[in-house]
Amino acid sequence: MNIFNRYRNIIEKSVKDLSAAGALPAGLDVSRLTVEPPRDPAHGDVSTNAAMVLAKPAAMKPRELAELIAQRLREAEEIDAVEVAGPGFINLRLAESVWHQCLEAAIGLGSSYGDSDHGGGRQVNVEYVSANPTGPLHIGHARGTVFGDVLASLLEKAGYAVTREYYVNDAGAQVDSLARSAYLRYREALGREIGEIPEGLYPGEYLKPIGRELADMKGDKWLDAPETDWLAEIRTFTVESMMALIREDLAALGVHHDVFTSERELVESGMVDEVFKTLDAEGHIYTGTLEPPKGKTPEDWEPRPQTLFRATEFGDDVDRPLKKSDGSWTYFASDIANHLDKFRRGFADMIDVWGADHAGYVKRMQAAVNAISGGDGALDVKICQLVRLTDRGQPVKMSKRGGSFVTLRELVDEVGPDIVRFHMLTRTNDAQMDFDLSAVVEGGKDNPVWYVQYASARCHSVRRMAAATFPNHDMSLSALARAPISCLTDEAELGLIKSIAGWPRAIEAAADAHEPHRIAFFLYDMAALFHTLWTKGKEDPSLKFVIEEDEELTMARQALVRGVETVIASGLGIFGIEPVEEMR
RNA sequence: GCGCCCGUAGCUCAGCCGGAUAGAGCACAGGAUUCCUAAUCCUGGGGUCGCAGGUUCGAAUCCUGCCGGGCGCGCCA
Repeated sequence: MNIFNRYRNIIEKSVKDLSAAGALPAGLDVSRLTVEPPRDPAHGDVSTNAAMVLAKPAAMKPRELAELIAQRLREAEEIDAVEVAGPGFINLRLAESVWHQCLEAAIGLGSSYGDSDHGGGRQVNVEYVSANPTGPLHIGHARGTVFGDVLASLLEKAGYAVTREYYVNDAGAQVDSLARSAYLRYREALGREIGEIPEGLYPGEYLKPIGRELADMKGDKWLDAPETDWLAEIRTFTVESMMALIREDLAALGVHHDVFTSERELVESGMVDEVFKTLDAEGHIYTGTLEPPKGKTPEDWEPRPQTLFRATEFGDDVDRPLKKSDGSWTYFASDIANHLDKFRRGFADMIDVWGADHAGYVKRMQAAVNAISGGDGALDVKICQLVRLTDRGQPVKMSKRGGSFVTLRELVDEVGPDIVRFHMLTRTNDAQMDFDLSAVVEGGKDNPVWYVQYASARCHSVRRMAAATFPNHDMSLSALARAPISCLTDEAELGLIKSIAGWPRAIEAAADAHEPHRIAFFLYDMAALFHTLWTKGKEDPSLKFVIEEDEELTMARQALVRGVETVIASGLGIFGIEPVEEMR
């Protein structure tokens, strides 16, 4: 339960009551009204801009209106003080009992604390990774992979029905090159001299086992056969093998998709033709010639009539080609089919997670979704900017030969999945970031994962200490929910409780914005509050979590500690990370 | 040339669909440890929020134009 929603209701009701009483006009629009914690805690617990937003339509001065609303609010229960401040803010100071109830509710819920029905069970499709099945995942895929997976978890937590999807680009020319590369390895496995892998094919070592498998299965059947004999079969086999490899890499990172959609199947099923016919029937397709891009004309540019989608009618900058010169579909054409397929499967809300190099593709895809869904589908594209891999501040060379980090798997093996998963989200997705191999595994408060885990470890340490001091006391969550938490009145204690109480709101806000990194910052901030309270107990022994002479107070503080634990576990759960009980 | 992203303290970055004196970490200076993990905590200095306009009760946040950096720009995916 997001506590700020409760006060939003109370404030809106006050406004309605004033309207009913004739003090304000009827039917005021409250959609721009905000109810949130003020930036400065000295201003109170809850702040609203109601008076400033409604002043104009009510034809009143903001502060006068604020005072009118404030008078109503003063009659509400569990509000200790109502102040009008600044240009017309109304600040509420809540009774301590409100916060105590929040803590009680949090530990009562345990790991499900923060779960929300905010999304109302609406279906959301999150498509991420979608790397070409031409080799193992590399470092450049790491950020989008983690981002998509954690965003999906976040949306689930916020009450959406989420499907994790991977679009397999198994139809274009690249998978033909892949098949030819595998064929060379097949010949190699049978003792033929293949020399250097030609330009345009895939030279990676990972295709050697594929070649051997093909040799084992087929013998010399294709050794001197023409391409038409083997291409399709080797392509299918190799793509499947690559997808198996990619799934293993993803599993090592803790990532599992629900649906893998094949581009080839979309094409073969006629979905792309259908998209074309539909768009054509609605007049969104024509044959025309595009202008060459200014400033960077390709060397082999020649004007050529193409089959174009009128993307400009839906907000794009230029119209986009649907067919290649050989008559086959462009990637864009089949990706439209992909999104139509998703839309038809019930996903009006779609999210795609792409790398920065695909940013120029966003508008056309959104235009297409608009066109094929009649405006009923919404596509949000989250672009993950580049990650620069460093080690002690020095850039790590990504050469394929040097044995340095090239693959996602190597990164995961080096620093562990938890660190990759958390650290990739310590920055907004649309800003570039550095990932420093040595810094991310070091302890210290500048390492967010470590700092949050340290708070978790301290929670468990206190828990162990309390159990040793009061061995006969029931400290189960249900017992602690009945602890006398009203005796937690120190400012630092209340601050921590308020942070715990703010967790559901943080989930909803992060989910609405499609910004999982906010969860990382929330956890870091709460860990800081906890570490501060810990140290206060060192300076003032009466604030220690375990007080030998006061069993009741100790239980109340155990409840607080379990509240912190609950939020950390709940939050790390979104990242797919287990909280630690000890630092070793 | 065009599009997208970024520009906030010396450095790395937050800033919640506009809100009240702009926040953290690192670095720097000082301080807290017979006491639940000091890998922590506290105090301090340090900012024309790239620049210039605009929108309004109010702008780091929204709009426009510049400047600087990154990514991308027909028949690749």
